[in-house]
Amino acid sequence: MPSSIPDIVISRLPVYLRALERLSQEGQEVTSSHELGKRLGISSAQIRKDLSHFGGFGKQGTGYRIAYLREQLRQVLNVERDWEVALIGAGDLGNAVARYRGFSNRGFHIACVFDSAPDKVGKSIGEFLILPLDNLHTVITERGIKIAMVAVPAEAAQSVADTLIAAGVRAILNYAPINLNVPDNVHVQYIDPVIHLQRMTYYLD
Amino acid sequence: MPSSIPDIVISRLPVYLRALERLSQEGQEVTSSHELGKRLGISSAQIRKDLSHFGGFGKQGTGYRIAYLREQLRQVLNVERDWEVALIGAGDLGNAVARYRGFSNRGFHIACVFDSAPDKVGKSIGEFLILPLDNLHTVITERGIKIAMVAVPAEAAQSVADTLIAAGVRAILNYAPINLNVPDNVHVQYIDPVIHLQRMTYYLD
DNA sequence: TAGATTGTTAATCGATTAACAATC
DNA sequence: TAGATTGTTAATCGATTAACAATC
Repeated sequence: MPSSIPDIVISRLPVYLRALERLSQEGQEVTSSHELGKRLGISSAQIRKDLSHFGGFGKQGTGYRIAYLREQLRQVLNVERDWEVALIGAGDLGNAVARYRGFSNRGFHIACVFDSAPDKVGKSIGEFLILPLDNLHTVITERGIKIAMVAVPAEAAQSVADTLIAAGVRAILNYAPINLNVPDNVHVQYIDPVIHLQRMTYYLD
Repeated sequence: MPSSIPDIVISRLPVYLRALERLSQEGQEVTSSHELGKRLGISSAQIRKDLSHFGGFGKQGTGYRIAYLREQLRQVLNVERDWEVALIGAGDLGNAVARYRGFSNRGFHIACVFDSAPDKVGKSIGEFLILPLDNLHTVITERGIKIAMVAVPAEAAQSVADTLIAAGVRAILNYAPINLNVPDNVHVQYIDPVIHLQRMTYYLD
């Protein structure tokens, strides 16, 4: 039986996990679907329903033990291990991503950085040596890297994605402002700040 | 009658707009719901349905004139004008956002940058002078700024959001890894790369 | 015990898809 | 004309919510 759990449920779990980590950090030990829902602007029923796809993590009358639920969600999401992530593009955007401090302790770390520009190759971003795109296939295959972040210009993104997929990458976080066409077994997520801004201006006068 | 158009429809329009701008850049003048859907991985029926909420933009038999549809979507999304955006936070993340070249020509530009750290205030990020948080209310009120991007640590984000809202901001793009509680008339969008990565690891082995 | 909260079922609500007449 | 594609209606599908028995 292939996972029959709706995509949209999976997409909410990381948000729950983040909230639990925050609560935990604030020193709280137990929470309820009601409290969590209030924090997240989601109904308590939806939270209980989502969680119930994976088992009964709570106790009637008392709610959820935060540490326990957090561990369970980490397992479900497959982020108990630490994933190596390749970063493609060492321009302004790639630089920012490479320097971002928020990956550690949440299941990810950057393993290598690539760029096509000969004048960038050999230089460093922080702790990372910039490698030439020609090495991409070899490095990614040898290290068995499955996740990549794409921070190249829109024009180059599809071709970079194709190369990544050929090298075995199965998950792409795309910062380039363009839609990628990928096979069914490859997952793509998009980050484009302008898209997010444009989703709000509709409601402004 | 208040807008009865579903949120989820609005959220797809910027993606359509981006695709149209790309097609236009590639020199194409006409497209169809079928072609657009194939590019975006969306059914043609959904695209036609979404667009039909706002009027008939196409022609039977021939499809949509790209330049025309693009203009119409810009009008619908309210991005024909250029919006001033305030940026709060001049750390690593704020720096990256301030230097991001992707805002121009898509309806937005950064108007001012704030930080609470006294040693940062008065310095510059690129073309922007960093202003003290104490000036936030005054500057935002006087300039009538309605949109802000928050790039401060998680601990500070809620309080910054409250201040922004008190100053009249109605749309917040939040880069801090935390959920914000805001009134109903304020819109929030979130960018947290780790959330996006965690949405994909579930599907990896 | 009384109060609280879960997990789950059934009902409701809303979104997507299929299909096709209209028409370019 | 014949072929293509829209805009829209109705059917399907799926997600959210309400409600409550179970139970801590």
